[in-house]
Amino acid sequence: MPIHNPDIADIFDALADYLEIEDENPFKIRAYRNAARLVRGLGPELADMIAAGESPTDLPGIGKDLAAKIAEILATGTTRALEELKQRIPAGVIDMLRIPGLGPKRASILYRELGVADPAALRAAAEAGRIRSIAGFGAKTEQAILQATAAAVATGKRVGIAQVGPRIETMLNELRRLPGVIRAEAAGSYRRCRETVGDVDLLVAAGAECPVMERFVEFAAAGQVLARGETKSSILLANGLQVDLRLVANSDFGAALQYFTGSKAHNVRIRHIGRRRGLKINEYGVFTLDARIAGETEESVYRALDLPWIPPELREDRGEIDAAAEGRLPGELIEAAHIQGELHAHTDATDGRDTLAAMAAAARKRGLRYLAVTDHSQTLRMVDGLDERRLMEQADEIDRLNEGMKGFTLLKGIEVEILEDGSLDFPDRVLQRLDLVIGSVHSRFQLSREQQTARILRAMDHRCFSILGHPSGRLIGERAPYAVDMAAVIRKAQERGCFLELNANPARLDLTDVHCQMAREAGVLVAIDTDAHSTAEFGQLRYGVNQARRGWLEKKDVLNTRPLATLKKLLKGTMGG
DNA sequence: GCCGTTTTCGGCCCGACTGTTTTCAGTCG
Repeated sequence: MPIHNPDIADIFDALADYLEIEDENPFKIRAYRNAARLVRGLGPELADMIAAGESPTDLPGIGKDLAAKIAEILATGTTRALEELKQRIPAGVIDMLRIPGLGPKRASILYRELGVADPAALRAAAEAGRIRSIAGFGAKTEQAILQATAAAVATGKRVGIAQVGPRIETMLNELRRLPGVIRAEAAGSYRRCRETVGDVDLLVAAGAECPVMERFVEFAAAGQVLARGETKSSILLANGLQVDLRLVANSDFGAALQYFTGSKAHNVRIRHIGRRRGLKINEYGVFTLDARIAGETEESVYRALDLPWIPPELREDRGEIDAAAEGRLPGELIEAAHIQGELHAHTDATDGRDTLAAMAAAARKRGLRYLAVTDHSQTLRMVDGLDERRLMEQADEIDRLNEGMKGFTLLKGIEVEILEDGSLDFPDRVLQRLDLVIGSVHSRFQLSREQQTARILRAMDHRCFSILGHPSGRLIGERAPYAVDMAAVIRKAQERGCFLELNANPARLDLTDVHCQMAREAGVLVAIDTDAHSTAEFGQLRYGVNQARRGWLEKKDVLNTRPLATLKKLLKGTMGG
């Protein structure tokens, strides 16, 4: 069973969890957490890197000990250190750490004093009134544990960014309307445009008499107020989403925005750079021993470290700080306005909701210059996939519609099934009559990594193959990506001159940010596609653009920023001619 | 456990809020 980076990352995180319970040196624990995060965000597989003779100790934060543990995990699937910890501490105690308000210290005390070894036992102990008997615990803590264990099922889960977006924007707009409010912005992972958010951080600058906190806690009417202070309050909305609000001075807004936007890892490095220069950086500004030298704007905070402003989407400590220092930040991150056309859309001929003409009109109305119609192919029976005859009828209709339109062009395409053996669902003879071919996997997700990779690589080797659709097949929070060697897929795209899709559907966002970065480094263009199944879904483009920005993609890295003539040339290169 | 323009030891980001305290520990972000 080959070991992949996420497996190694999980083991390092588990080690950190257990060491917290053991009250180990917090910096040692942080070293494991950092390593977990680093390995999880690593593009290439550690196993491949080591096989190629590279040493993990070249990675920042991996020293001799962690390198040895990586080798041990690759060889045995685990590490003795973790197995020994598991002998000493029941796994249920680790689960208790996930309960809000319970950290390692208290979980450990509860385990030692009451023998409580999992969340269910903890709840029973709270119900029996046994928690308050322990020194340092009181009735309120017991009550909090009861509430937390009751809510634990419903909360604590990250939700898709598209599900929280509208609610947050409404909240911000209401706060902005309050008399005395100067600014109100969302920070945190929401501002960094992550795929999912765990909670939302809002920042507000307001005059002294402004009733911000009073208004804010009213949003919790159907939920719960978790904390209510002078400068910070936390609420739980009825749907389980936690929202924190921080009231900051307008003169500190930039420092606060930088601080609370994170990521944590990015900020730790930023503050580290500051310390080396004798500067203290916190949410109130950048300070020398005796003066504040920055903080009004985010730009001023970065400038104090001789860095250019770094876009929030890049702040994940994945090389952006070094890139900023060396003037290598992406020059023109992709924006929605750069997108010239849509290359993946469905009509009511298969599982789309709207007609070809309606889809064309809607795309045109959004200012797009071209739209590729890519319905499903025959083997996908469930959605009435097109056979050759219906595909050619659709092509004829496209020709008719194109005649009547100026400044907008429909392209003939197909989202063709990649069959289990890697062949495509139509013969070359049929595919060659189209402008582009998107190949996608919609079946046999459970193939082994070797089989799945071979299947996809074989499909990409096909004479007519333009774009690999939703390359990992994942549905965020619902379906794991199928096992596939994405580094090999990217190499193949580079070799064949074909393209990878970044599916903008917020439930997919497939490619991931890390794989976008790898594609960019390999010089493989990415197509940001909405995969629209109705006219309204063209609006999901922004989620794809956000994801692409997280993957460092610039205008030049994205296929469908090209004007039609250039695009046609690029597509032709993938169609056997 | 990692790291080094303070380099093989001694640091490692830092502040707010809560609860149970009577000056602070634990948790969170």
